[in-house]
Amino acid sequence: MPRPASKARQSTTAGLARRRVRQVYRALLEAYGPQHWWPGETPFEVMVGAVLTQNTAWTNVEKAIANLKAHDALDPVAIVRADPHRLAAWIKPSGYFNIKARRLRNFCMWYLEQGGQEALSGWDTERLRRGLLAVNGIGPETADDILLYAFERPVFVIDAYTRRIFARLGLVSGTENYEELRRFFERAVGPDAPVCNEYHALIVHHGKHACRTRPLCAECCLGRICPAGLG
DNA sequence: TACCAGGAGAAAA
DNA sequence: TTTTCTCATGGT
Repeated sequence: MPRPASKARQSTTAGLARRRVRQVYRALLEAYGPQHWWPGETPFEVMVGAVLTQNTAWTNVEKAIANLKAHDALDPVAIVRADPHRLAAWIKPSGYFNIKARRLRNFCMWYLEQGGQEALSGWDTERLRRGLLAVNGIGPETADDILLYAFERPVFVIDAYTRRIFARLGLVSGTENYEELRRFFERAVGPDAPVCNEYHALIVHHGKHACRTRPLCAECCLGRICPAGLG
């Protein structure tokens, strides 16, 4: 029977993994430069984009947001008051339009009930996260997108790219639940909102480009960091 | 034509 | 509790 790893060894391994996470950040930043996320003009636009981008390419979300703007509907009151079928038609390019129309309306109802941006900005991060997660249609990733990019809170967003890239690098197993991964990354980068912002944007950029064209880490900017995590 | 994308929730097992 | 299914458009 294999001997369980000692606490000291586990701690060393975890510490090494966290150092690797910081190295990956520096490598991605060096390779791609600042990404200037989130591509939204106002915090509310960021929140709408966070819902619409669920399992959807951002180019499709841009079209949906442009439609909302064209109908003066990029506003919580306008969204709540809009006819559900019209709202769904406006956001149609983003896919899942019936479900997303409902989710957007649920979110806007909550947003207005709590007093809007000014009131919510006064909430602490955990209270905000719990509130967001209580809205039907806002899951952990969407909540953290909103916390980070609309409220500038130091939270690390875990998405499919993060799981895929860091599992490939051998720094996570890929089977951890959302909260476990979030805590791991937040411990690695520290409570630093600008770094969390940039890091997530860089991961998405890397996932979209390098990982698709070069499936082996050895062939991209991360190969020299985690040579053990190839392919 | 088939696959994937900046998920989440409901239903089934 | 965990796994599977459903929602849907647009680009490659």
